Amino acid sequence: MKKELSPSFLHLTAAQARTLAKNMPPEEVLYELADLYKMFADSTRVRILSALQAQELCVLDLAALLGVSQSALSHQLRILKQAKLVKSQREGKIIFYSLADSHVESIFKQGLDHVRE
Amino acid sequence: MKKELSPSFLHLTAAQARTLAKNMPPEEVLYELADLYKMFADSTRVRILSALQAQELCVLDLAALLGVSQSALSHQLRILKQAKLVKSQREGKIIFYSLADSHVESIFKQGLDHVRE
DNA sequence: AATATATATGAACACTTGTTCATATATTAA
DNA sequence: TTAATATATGAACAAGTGTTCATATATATT
Repeated sequence: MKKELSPSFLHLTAAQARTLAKNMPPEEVLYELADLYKMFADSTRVRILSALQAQELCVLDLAALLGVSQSALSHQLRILKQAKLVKSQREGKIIFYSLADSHVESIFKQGLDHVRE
Repeated sequence: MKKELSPSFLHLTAAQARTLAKNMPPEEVLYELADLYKMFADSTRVRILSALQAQELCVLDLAALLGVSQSALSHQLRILKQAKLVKSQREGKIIFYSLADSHVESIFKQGLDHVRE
C-alpha cells in the first residue's frame, strides 16, 4: 500500500501532519504563551519579579534596590500589571507592588532550574 | 531602638535591603534567565518548539506545517540551536531537528498551565 | 493654599528583532 | 559534471521595545 504523501510535505503523510497539528495546542494558545514569556524576556522585569518574590515593595525602594530609574521602573510595572503578573496596593502616598499570581513563582523556578543545570 | 534607614530607601532598612539582595539569584543568573525566556517570547519559535515536542521534523516539513517561509524558519532554528534548545541531525540531503533538552518540555507545560488557568 | 513626596505617563530616541529577498552551500541524482 | 533538492546566511527593512526626559497626577504635610 502506497503512502499518501501530501504534495507540500517531504516526510510526513497528510494524515501524520493532521495528527501532529491536532496534538499541538491551538495557535491562539501558543500566541498567548509567547506573550506570557515576553514578560520574562527582559532583565529589568525579571529582576523586578525576582525581588517581589521575596517581599512586596514600593516603587522607589525597588528602584533603589535594582539601580533603575523611577520612570523606567514605573513603565515596567505598568506592563507587568497589565499582564496580571503583579498587583498594587495603595497606602497613602505610597504604592506597594507584589506578585499577583502564584504561577509566577513556579515559572520562575522552572527557568532557574534550566539556567543552573 | 531606632531603625537605621538607608538614605536611599523608603521603607527598607539597609539591613533588609542587603538580606533581600542576598536572597535573590545573582544578577548574572537573572540575565541568563531573561535570555532563556527570550527564546520562548516569539510565536514562531514557540510553535517550532511545540511541533518538535511531538516529533522530530525536517525544515521543509516544519515550514509547511507552520506556514512559515523556509528562510524565516532556518533563521529561527539557528537561534534555537545556539540557545541549545534544539539539535539537528543530518540524514543525507535532509536535516532533522528535535528538542535538545527535556527542560524545554517542562518550561512549556508550566507556561501552558498559566495561560489556560 | 502652597510645598514636598511618590508614582505615572507621553513623546522622542536608540536599539533590537523577525521577516523577506537574493544568494550561497551541501548533498543527491542524472 | 550538471541539475535538482534541502538548508543556511547576509543585507536591508519594518516593526517593536526599553529607556530617558519632561511633565502630570495624587497624596500628605506645613
